[in-house]
Formats: sequence, structure tokens, C-alpha cells
Amino acid sequence: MSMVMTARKEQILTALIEEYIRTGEPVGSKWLMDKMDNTVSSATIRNEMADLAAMGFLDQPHTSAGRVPTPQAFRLYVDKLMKKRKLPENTRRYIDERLERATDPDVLMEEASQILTETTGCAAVTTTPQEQQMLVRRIEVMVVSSHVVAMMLMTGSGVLRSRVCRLPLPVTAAELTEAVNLLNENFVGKPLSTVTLPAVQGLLLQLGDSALVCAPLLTAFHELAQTCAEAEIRLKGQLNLLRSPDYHPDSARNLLGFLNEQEQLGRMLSGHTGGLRVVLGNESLQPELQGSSIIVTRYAPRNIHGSIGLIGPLRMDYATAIAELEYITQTVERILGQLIEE
Amino acid sequence: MSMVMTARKEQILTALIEEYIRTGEPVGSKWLMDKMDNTVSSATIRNEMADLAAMGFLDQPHTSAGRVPTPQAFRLYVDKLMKKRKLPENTRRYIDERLERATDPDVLMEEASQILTETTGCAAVTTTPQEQQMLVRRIEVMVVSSHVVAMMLMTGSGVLRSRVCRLPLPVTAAELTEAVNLLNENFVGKPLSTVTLPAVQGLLLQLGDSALVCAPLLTAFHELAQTCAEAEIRLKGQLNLLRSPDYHPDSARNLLGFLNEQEQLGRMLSGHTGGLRVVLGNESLQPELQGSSIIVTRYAPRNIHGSIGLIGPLRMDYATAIAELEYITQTVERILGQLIEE
DNA sequence: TTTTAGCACTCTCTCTTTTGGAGTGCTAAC
DNA sequence: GTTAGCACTCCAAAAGAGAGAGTGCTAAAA
Repeated sequence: MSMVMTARKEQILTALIEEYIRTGEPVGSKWLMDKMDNTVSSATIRNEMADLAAMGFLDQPHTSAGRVPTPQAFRLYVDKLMKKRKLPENTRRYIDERLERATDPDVLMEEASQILTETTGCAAVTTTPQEQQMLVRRIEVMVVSSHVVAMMLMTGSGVLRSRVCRLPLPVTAAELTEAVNLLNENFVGKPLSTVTLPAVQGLLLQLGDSALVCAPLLTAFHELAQTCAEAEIRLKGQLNLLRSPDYHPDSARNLLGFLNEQEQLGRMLSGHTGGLRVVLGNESLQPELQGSSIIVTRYAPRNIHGSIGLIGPLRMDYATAIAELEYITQTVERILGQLIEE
Repeated sequence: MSMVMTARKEQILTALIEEYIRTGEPVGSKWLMDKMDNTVSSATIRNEMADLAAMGFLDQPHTSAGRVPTPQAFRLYVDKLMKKRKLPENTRRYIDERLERATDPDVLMEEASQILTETTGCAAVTTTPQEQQMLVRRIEVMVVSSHVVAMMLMTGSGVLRSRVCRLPLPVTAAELTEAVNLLNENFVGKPLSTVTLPAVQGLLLQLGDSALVCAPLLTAFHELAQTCAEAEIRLKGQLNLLRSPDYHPDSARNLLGFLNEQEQLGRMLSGHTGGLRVVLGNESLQPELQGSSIIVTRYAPRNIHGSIGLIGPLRMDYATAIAELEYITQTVERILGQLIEE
């Protein structure tokens, strides 16, 4: 018995993992023998499998069943064994076409996650683009009625958020434009982080008579700035996870429950520096993620950035999923670059 | 054997249905005897149950099991047997407080469905308010960059939608205001239905030199009007359906798949005139809805309207769900009235 | 005429037992 | 180092055995 990895061991392990990914069933020595065109006997393969098991890459559900890859094996597969796939040309074109239709960052990300869920059979998460220094680009209001106004805020990266604000007293158009001009003068071009509650309330003094009327407007502006500063996290394709036979109904429910908690998801996506990262279930601290794995990439054209992630069962088709995710990330990056440049 | 409904039969049927709703298990004659304080023997109850079965209200999974209510029994229960419950005072206050925080129709409906999912354990759907004659209240644009503008449209009922629009050529502020003024002059106060593509493109001629630059702006406006005209349908609490033991994992998946198709949901909610309607699974034509039932109400303060619906297993706690839904509908109606009046 | 007690009967659910098969581990020969 | 052969292990599906819950029916009681 040798505990050293050889080319043949890798070959066997790769074939085993890929078959396991395909069927979800333990793989036996006889099947592997066929797969390798009978160049070696099943007994030899059994010996190799015994080695691989001793090395921690294989597990067996019970004494007389085939072997199943361990998380460690998946790790090796993702890092080394798997041969990267390239998306076929027509798939790439299809993705390009769908994404190029997007007119603003929000719908771009929406569409990106939609495509991912459709093609990979996983759930997808995306965050809307964030800037390191998120700047206020423009503030606008719109009168709804004497007591109600709508306020809109656009950031440097083109994210637009709106909010309706109820006023206790009727407001005149003049008062409103005065307040809005004041906000624009003070905050346009400044980072969102400067829109603190004290900073906003400090402006009340400069409003003179209309201060009383416009006070709610200012706090509404502050709240609006907050929602702009937070990345919006969008989860799609939850149904895909239910479709997978790998999840026990209960654990699927737990997983979905976990994914629906925004903060949790946010924490999961954040904190990675770039490139593609694959986190296998066992490597995560979250008990809900044990049976799953997560692939995250970061898109970052210029000074803005965000994340795209895929969540699926441990036994997912990594080669395809990664190819898909990488191409989409790259395309999102390109289009986002165009969107903010123009 | 008499096939006529008597007070005692109703009493037995009611008790049986409520117990079945509570436990999901077939109910036997002995349990019912206890429930009726032993005023009659189990044999008598068996006789009555045999009658009720002959009348089509009861079913038995197999010869020697207790009885289970048929869909027809649920129908009778909802229409006649069930005694309407009133929400306790503190629950009402809780709902009031949460809904009164809403500042615009969108978040109001969002919050309403959230509350419903939390308290009833069902999934909830809501549509954003629609008007019979949805009017354009105001159009506004915001410059993002030389090639990109954001356009916003507010309707009479305070629904605000925005869209980013990419222009092929750089646009000047003057051209932009001209185009927006033109749109405002022509459409403010008019029904959204008048914003047809020909009507919008007809304005191009009046734009003179800037027609070429602003053309995309006009079609964007048309598309924006479309999205305003369509009710936005929001589904919440899908996880609740998974939690219910009544659904076979597969059928739950089918149901969720169905509910996630916007158009389907829309059709399901629309087409009722008012008041509260309960559609039991078997009464629906959709195969996916067989095991479920749906409770829909309509809110309609003044000339706007929309729907709120609950979706749960056939075996749901109708008394509570209906009380909850009615109170929320009524509260939404009240607050929505305030929102558009002020 | 309605209600009740009594009892045989039916069907499911659970627990065991059986059996077939797939796959391994080991040994000895190549 | 590789292979054939074979005993062994363990699961999974099928088959069987009780136990229990609940009914339907009949005949007596109210």
C-alpha cells in the first residue's frame, strides 16, 4: 500500500468523482474498470481505491458498497483534477444577448442570476454593484399630493432608489425646490457615508421658515442614502434546490431558510478579494450549508464591485457551473463598465 | 339511513373537520363521542358518519380507518359551519402598527404579505394597487452621464417606477428638459392607456432637432408606462408551504413552480368582483393546486383596487386565516385611502 | 323509530425474517 | 505490481406475523 498520489490514482479518482456527480450513487470497481477500457483489472482498481480511501479521498457508505468521494476529494477535484470547460460559442452568444438588453445595474444583475439558475440548476445570489466610495450623484423630488412627496436618489454607479415621504403639513413647490436644492448643493459629489443624520439635520437651520415642513424630507433622505449604501442581495432559483434529490426535504428547508436571511447571505458573499472561490459544505461553519457548496466570484470593473454566487448540492457539476459562472461574471463586468462609462 | 342534514350531523361534521384540520389524521367515532361529552354513543356516531359519507362529506382512506372530510365538506364548512373568529385586540393593534409605518403603496403591500405569512403559516400573494383609469401624474428624468438618463414615472395612486435609458448620442440638459416637458404636457393627467407607442412616437416630430437624440427616451417612456400599468405581483412565504406536512415533497415543488409563474398567479387573483372568496383545490382547474386552497380578497378604496391572497394546504385553519386576511385587507384599504388622499 | 352494546372483520403499521445481489478484502498465483 | 478466485459483509427489497384501531352489522333496548 502506497500513500503517494500517482497519475493512475488521479485518473481513477477523477472518473469516480465525475460518475458520482452524474448519478449520485456509490461507484464500484467494476464500473471503473470498464471506464478505463479494461486496461487494468477490477482487483487492481480495488487496491488503488483502498489506497485512496486510506488517503482520505474515498468513503464507503457500508462495507460492501462502492465508493463515494469525500469532501476532501471534491476539493482536490475542483483545485486540480477537473479540467476546465469552455462554454460553447452559441451559449456565449445567448448570454451576451440577454445581458446586453439590461439598461441599468439592477436589472443586469437580476438577469445574470436568472440565467445562472436556468442553466446550472443551482440557486444564484447576486449583489448589486457597490462602490468603494459611493457618491451621491443627484437628488430629486416629485410632488405626489399636498402631503406626500417622492424622493429619488441616484448614486455614481447609476443605482437609483426612491422613497415616498409623508409630510405632516402641506408643502409648496417653492419650499420643496429650496430643500432639494439645498440637499443637492451639500451632497452631490460627496460620498454616501457623509449623509449622516447629524449632517442632514444640520441643514435644517438653513431652511428658515420651511424647516418645520421639510424636516421629514431630510430624514427620509438620510434613510434613502442608507438603503443605497447597502448592497441589495438577490436570491433566485430556490426551487432548483428542491429539485435536487441530494437534499433531504428537511435539510432543503433549513438551507432555504438560511438563504432567505439577507444578512447571512451577505456575510457569505463578502470578504473575498477576487477571483473564483469554491467553498465546500464541510469547510463552512454554517450547519445549514453542510451538504452544499458555494461558488463565488467577484466582478469589479473600475472602482465598483459586487459578487455573484452559486449555491448547489455538494454533488454539483462543478465544471459546467464554474464555466458558466466565469463567463457571466466576465460579461457582467464588461457591460457594467459600459453602463457607467457612457 | 337518512340523507337529510340535521343539527347533530352538522355538529359532528364540524367537530370532525376541526379535529382533522388540527391533526391531519383521520378521526374516529370514539374520539367524536368524547368530544360530544358522551351524550351519544360511538355506535350512533358511526351511523351518522355513514350517512355523512353517503352524502359525500366524508371519506375513509381504507375500510378500517377513521373518516376524513371531503373537499365538499370543506366547502360546507367554509360557507356555513365555521364560526367566524374575531382577531384579538392586541393582534389588531400589532397589525395596525406595522402597516401604518408604510409610506407608499408598494411597501404597504409588501408588509401586508409579510404579516400574513408570519401569522397564518401560508404563502401570501398581493398585487400592487391598480386603478380603473390609471393616470400619469408626473414624469421626471435625471442625468446619469452624457449617454445615460434615468426616467421616472409616477401614477395617480402614488406608484413610482423608474428605468434607466441609454442614448446613442450625448444629450444636453436643454434637449432633455424639452423632451420631458413635452411628455409632461402631453400625458400628465391622461390615462396610462393613452401612452401607446404611436402616440409617443408622434411627439418626435415636435422635438425638432433633438428628435434623433431623444427617440430612445420616448420608447423608454412607453415601456415604463407599460410596467406601471401592469400590477406587480408579490409572492411571500413559499417556505411555509414546504413546512406543511400535507405536501408531498414533489407536489410542493410543483405548487411552488406554479406560483412562481407570474402570469398564472395573476390570472388566479384576478376576475373576482369583491368580498372574500375561497377556492378549494378540487374546484380549481389547475392540477398543481389540487391539494391546496386559496383565499382571495379584494381591497378597493375609492377608484383603485388590488388583491390579497393566501395559499395553503386544503387542511388549513380557515377560521384564523380568514379572520387575519379580512382584517389586513380592511386595514390596507384604510391606509391606502389615506395615502392617496393626502 | 332511534339508540346502543357486542362482536367479527378489515386494513394498516411496525417489527422481523428471509433472500438476492452487489461489491469488497484477502490470498495465492502469475 | 497485477490478477483471478472466493469467502464475507451488508443493504434493500420482499415476505410474513402480530397488534391495534376503527368500522359495519346485527340484535336488543329505549
